[in-house]
Amino acid sequence: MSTREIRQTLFAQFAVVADALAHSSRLALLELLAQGERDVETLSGLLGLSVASTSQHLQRLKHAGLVSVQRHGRRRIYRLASDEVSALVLNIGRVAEASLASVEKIVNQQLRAQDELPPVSTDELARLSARRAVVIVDVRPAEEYAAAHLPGAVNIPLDALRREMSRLPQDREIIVYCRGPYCLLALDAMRMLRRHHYRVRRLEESVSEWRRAGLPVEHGITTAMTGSA
Amino acid sequence: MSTREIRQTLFAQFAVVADALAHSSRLALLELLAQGERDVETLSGLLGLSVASTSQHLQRLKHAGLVSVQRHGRRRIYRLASDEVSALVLNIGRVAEASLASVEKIVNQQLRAQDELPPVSTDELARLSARRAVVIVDVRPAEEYAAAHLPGAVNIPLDALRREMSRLPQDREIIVYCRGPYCLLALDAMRMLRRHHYRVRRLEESVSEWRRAGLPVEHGITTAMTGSA
DNA sequence: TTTATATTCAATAAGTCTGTTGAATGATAG
DNA sequence: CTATCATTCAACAGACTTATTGAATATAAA
Repeated sequence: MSTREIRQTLFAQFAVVADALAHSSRLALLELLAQGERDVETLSGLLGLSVASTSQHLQRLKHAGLVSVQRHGRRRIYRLASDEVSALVLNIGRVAEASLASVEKIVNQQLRAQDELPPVSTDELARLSARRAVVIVDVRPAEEYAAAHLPGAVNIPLDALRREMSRLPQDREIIVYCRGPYCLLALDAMRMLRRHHYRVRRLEESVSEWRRAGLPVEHGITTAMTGSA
Repeated sequence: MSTREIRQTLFAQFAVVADALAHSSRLALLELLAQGERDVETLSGLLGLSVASTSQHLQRLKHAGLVSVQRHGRRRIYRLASDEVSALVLNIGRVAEASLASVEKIVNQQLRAQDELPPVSTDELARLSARRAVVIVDVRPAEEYAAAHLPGAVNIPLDALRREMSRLPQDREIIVYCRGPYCLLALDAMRMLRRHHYRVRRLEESVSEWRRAGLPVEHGITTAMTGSA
């Protein structure tokens, strides 16, 4: 096999992966699955796609080795094949943001315009947190929270927020965060809390950036509401 | 704009990037461009594609913001828009290798079977290099070598190898390396040197892995042949 | 000028991808 | 053992992609 043939074959396989990523619905599915495993119907509901279409996209993702399925009664539960996959989606996002002016525009105008208040940086949060001036809320699903979260953050997944909102104090500022710049959970949480007259801002970065900044993270489950647990 | 609409718009833009990556020839073009800027004809020759086809693929990549062009006489010189782009291609490769059994097979059978001798690990190379037992040859283009290279490595880009081969001693083992697991330059170099009766092995990893292992790297230009310059 | 050359453009035919149907599986519940 | 429900499958039309032509641009050399 010549170098050229090897290259061909190898890149043809890489293209299988890239092909699987090359559709907005499939990227959205991967982003949802990064938040936790889900069955077909739930996914189709969340994205507003037909069940058949959702199923077909999921099968394409599976064929490319990006997700795996497990039967559970008459449901099939899809999940990401590995964490590398969601890192890859983020990587594409970063390149798109750097390369396509249109993405930056959306990110700035839409994501950022939602905040009348500017998002909080890791630095600023570190200071606020040290003074116990704020309550930090991690709106990701429980498994992700358990894997790693900001010190003192309480976990209230978006699904549970309406129900558990009353646990949050009205007299301190709330800082919400989720998975990073393209994770829209924090935005939804912010909207919901503001409607109930909480003072809320959102952390701009994610746990991985927090960690990359050399700041400590916690593991496991915390239930206390007081701050640096 | 609702969260769902933002998601849609954002992921549609991400899909533009993924779409551009979703073809083996375009991935191969990016890999070549990662080695240095090139004009259309050269690229078409290296990949064995028609000029028209190459041009169209390059325009697609440009449209997705992954490469940029610059006119130079009647040629157009294409180059990667940023280093992020080649990181993204590597990222896809890593996911493909993890997710698709067929890729691992190719990597093992083809890339690795070329070596009758197993490739050298960073650890082993560090030992060999300390004893000045080997000559290390970096076969990447000069700019990449200048940016960072292994201590004591000489730079002989693949293009120049046939011409400059005589600078290499016949009585010491040669270790070649290039950009990482999917870089085929080192393989070509190894074949060529073996045809001329050199003892050659190839480093399994790349400069970035070397650095990640906590080992030192050198910058700038080295011309000496003796080892730890 | 005219000629050569590198690249792009435009048109085409063959192939691939998508979303939508409605029917087929296959597991559970009654 | 029948009904129900979640999912997949199969088939189709409409839209994109791709490689291949040969013609069109636009720069440089003669």
